[in-house]
Amino acid sequence: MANGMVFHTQIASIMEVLANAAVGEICKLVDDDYAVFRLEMSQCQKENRTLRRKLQLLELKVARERAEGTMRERVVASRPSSVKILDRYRGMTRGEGHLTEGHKSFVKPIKNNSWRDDQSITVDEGSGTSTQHVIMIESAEAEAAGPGVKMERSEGDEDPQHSRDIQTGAPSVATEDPITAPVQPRTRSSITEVSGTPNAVLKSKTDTETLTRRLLHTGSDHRSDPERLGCPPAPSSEYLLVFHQNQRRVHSRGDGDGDTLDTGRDDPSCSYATEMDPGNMPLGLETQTDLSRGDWNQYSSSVYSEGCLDKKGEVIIVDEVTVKVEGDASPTLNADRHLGDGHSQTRDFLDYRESLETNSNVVTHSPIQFRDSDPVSTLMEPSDSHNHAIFGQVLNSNDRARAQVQGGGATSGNGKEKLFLCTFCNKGFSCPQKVEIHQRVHTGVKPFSCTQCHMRFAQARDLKRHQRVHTGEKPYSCTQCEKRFSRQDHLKMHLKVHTGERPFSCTHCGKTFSERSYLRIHQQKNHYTL
DNA sequence: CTGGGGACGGGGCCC
DNA sequence: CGGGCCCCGTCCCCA
Repeated sequence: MANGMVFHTQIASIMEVLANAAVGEICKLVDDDYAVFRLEMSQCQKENRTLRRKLQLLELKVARERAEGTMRERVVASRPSSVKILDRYRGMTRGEGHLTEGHKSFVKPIKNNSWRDDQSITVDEGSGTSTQHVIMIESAEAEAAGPGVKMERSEGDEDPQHSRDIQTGAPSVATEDPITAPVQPRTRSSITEVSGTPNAVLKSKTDTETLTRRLLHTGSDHRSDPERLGCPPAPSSEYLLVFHQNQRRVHSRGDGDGDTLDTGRDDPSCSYATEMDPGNMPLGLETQTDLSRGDWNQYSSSVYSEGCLDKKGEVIIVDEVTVKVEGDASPTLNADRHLGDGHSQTRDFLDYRESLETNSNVVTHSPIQFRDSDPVSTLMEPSDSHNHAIFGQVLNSNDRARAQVQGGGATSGNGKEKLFLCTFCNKGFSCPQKVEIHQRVHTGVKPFSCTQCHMRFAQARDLKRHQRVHTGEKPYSCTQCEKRFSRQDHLKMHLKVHTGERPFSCTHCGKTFSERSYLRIHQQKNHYTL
């Protein structure tokens, strides 16, 4: 009995050992097979990733070249943050990190997780590796059995099916606003949206955002501003070109405030709102500061009511320049006027102001100051056919500048009420006819032509005076000598030769001259210090 | 020969 | 319409 018992026990132990050995073998086989299977899966995944990586690389290359092109280069040079935003958004929208986590849970959770995070960080900081990042997402999508499957919740959960169930049951909050995406990085909503979004859509969105940001931030190339494009382009860009040159030449400050100025300039609405400010009008000379606000408001409203003027752009800049000129150069003008000084700077300023004035005139064409006369007839005068005459005047004389100073505003002068104001310089006149004649200064209209030469004149008296050149008539004779003159003012000037009158003296050397122009030339040649 | 200054003619424009 | 002023350009003289 005892032997039987011992034998039975031995057999049982043997059987147990054998069973354990069999279990071990089976487990080993299973483990080996599983390892092999996992290895094969990993290899397949790797190959798949590699292929998709290549594909995405090509796609991104093409897309970037097409959508961003040279603009990206410019933005990179000026505002690298724009590029960053684009890359960041692209990474976010493509499920940066989150989808890869899902991928991790399916294959190798821990290792892949850390690796994917690294990838995400790399992508976020630089655009160069964004393609890699994208590839990972695409792989995750394929492995997650189609778009819309979110894996981020499966972190720590190794059951893909479980993860899939969770994702499908969870409502996806799509955030389609590309701008908000960077603000809320690594949100599931963005991933959800992107995972099922074609690349083309994504690219278009990101590119649009980038373009918008570029326009907003750079402030350059305002002519391409869509809002600005809403208005028809200036029919004659020559005005604008010429004026810009003057602008740059005259006031060379605008360096420090370039940003703000540019911003304001680029904003059409803001520019219009401030440009027609009466206090900033191009005629801001001291003699014209007595304008009634009502008139200027009327002026402004008239400009606005005309709708989209062709020259709004010029108007903007004109006003901006005017503000600067008033602050910088007015003292020079006053000194010149009062002391008889004639520095070239002053002349530059006068010429500048002249050009500015003329340009603004051409630009605005506002008839509002005419209360009795027909505004249209007046405005039709400065047509394109007169542009040359206008610029000829600009280059020629300081007369308009002088007229600006001497003329004054509506209430200046001899006390006579001047209800008729010049549209261009706001100078007041007692009757519409005088306004019309005066405005020829601005428009360049010269209706009186000489029959014996090509000369044309704005006033009939000028033509009559000129015709003495042809007739040789010299009704004014000098009482001190035999000389005769066709004009009385010339005779008066000549009389200074006999009287020795030299009323104009140089403030630097004390030298005296009989004419102001002599003094000016003298100072330009010998005392050109300013 | 050159540059400064005077004389003069002419245009623009305001009063 | 004339007076007047300003400016510019040209010619001439002279140191």
